[in-house]
Amino acid sequence: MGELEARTPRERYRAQIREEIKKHAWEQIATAGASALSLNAIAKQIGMSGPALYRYFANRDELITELIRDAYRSLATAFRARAEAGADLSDLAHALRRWALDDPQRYFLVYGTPVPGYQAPEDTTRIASEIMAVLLDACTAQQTPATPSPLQTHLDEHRDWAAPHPAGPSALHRALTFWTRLHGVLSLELAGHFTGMGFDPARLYTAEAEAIAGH
Amino acid sequence: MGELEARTPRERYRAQIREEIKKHAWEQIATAGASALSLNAIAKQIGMSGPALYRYFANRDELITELIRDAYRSLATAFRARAEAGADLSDLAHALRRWALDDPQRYFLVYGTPVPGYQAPEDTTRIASEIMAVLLDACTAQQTPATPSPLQTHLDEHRDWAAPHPAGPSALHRALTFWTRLHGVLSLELAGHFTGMGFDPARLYTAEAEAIAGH
DNA sequence: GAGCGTTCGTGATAGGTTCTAACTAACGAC
DNA sequence: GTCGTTAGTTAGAACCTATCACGAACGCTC
Repeated sequence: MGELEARTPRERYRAQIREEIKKHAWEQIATAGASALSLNAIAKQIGMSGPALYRYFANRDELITELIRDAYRSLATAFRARAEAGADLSDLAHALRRWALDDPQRYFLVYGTPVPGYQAPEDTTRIASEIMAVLLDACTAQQTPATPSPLQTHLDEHRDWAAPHPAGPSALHRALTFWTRLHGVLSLELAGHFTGMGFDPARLYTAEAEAIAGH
Repeated sequence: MGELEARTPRERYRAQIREEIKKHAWEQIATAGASALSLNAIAKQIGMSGPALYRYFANRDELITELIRDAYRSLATAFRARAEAGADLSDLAHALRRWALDDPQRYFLVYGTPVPGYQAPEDTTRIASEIMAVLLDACTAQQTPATPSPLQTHLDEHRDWAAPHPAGPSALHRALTFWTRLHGVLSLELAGHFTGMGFDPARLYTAEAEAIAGH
């Protein structure tokens, strides 16, 4: 991650400190969640005092935005890698699950409860559509049924989000279903809503993944 | 909501102030989210100064817990009312959506990103299983297939969460699917992940609801 | 109605946060 | 070697949660 090709020594040093700040920020987030992230505490861990950190990030929001960007990039990279290795929809589903379980708070940073005032930068929406492109590729690999459903024609008529991708109506629908259904199981599992219920969330997830890939 | 049957005038007054505090808390949450909730600001809105509020709620967590409890109760009440009016699965799905759109932050308070340290009180899990009971009732109303899938037998073997309910394996599966799939669409919509994509989230939601009810 | 214990609201205070301002010290280009 | 840019410091404003000690009001009992 990050901008490693820095010309001047000053820029190289700056980029290095920024990475160290983000490293400690991730550790804090992983243990206490994004809302408990303290710039003050990070600065002390690094070894510098409070306000010095504001030389590197204008404010708390900018740091969190950068972390969200990194999280998005990390998912996009994982997805692209699996796709290039010839993954089908089921493989992508399990790659998503592994990525989420690897750091639940990172998942929530991207797909969790949004801060009401927060507006995602254009940057992240671009990465999101890149992820969607990989997904649409995998969906077009499946066979398509003859006549599209009313919902599928609706999606085909409002396909701004799929932009230049040549996916058909049923592929659009499948991609969306992939996203929503897997997010449904995953987010409830990570939020702990299945704890104490007894069954194995992985089996439920796999069943949903195979239902999407098969149908 | 709340304990209105208070004996002494003191208790009645106390309950009244608690309700007023919660009212202002909901307004703050609706506009700025739960993380921005400020006990200080609420106290000033009520007309009393800072620490006085701690006579009514031990701390921030207790207030939020109380709000979560109320949110759960509100959903359970809405669900039970629809069920007693003879609602089927599709009706319950739309009741859920209306409840969520009515106050998105209330939905996130229950089903959104959890605070890592937070442990839900036994109380709320009881209400959750009450909601699940209504759902299982609606699921058993459908017809059941002959041979259960491997997942369905797994769910039937780990049916602690369904406790005393006589739902069969396929009903257990259907209830879980109802929950996860609708939450998937709903939470992504409320979090704003569909904004700018062009299509109508309501149609996607309805399609999922009917797929669950029909199958 | 008078006394008295409980409860309520207050201001003061401790310790935490984000973030700004002013100043100093170090770095690096010329 | 000079000098502008940048990094880090301390001080401080404006918030926040939460505790404590005090005075005042309430309402139950006698």
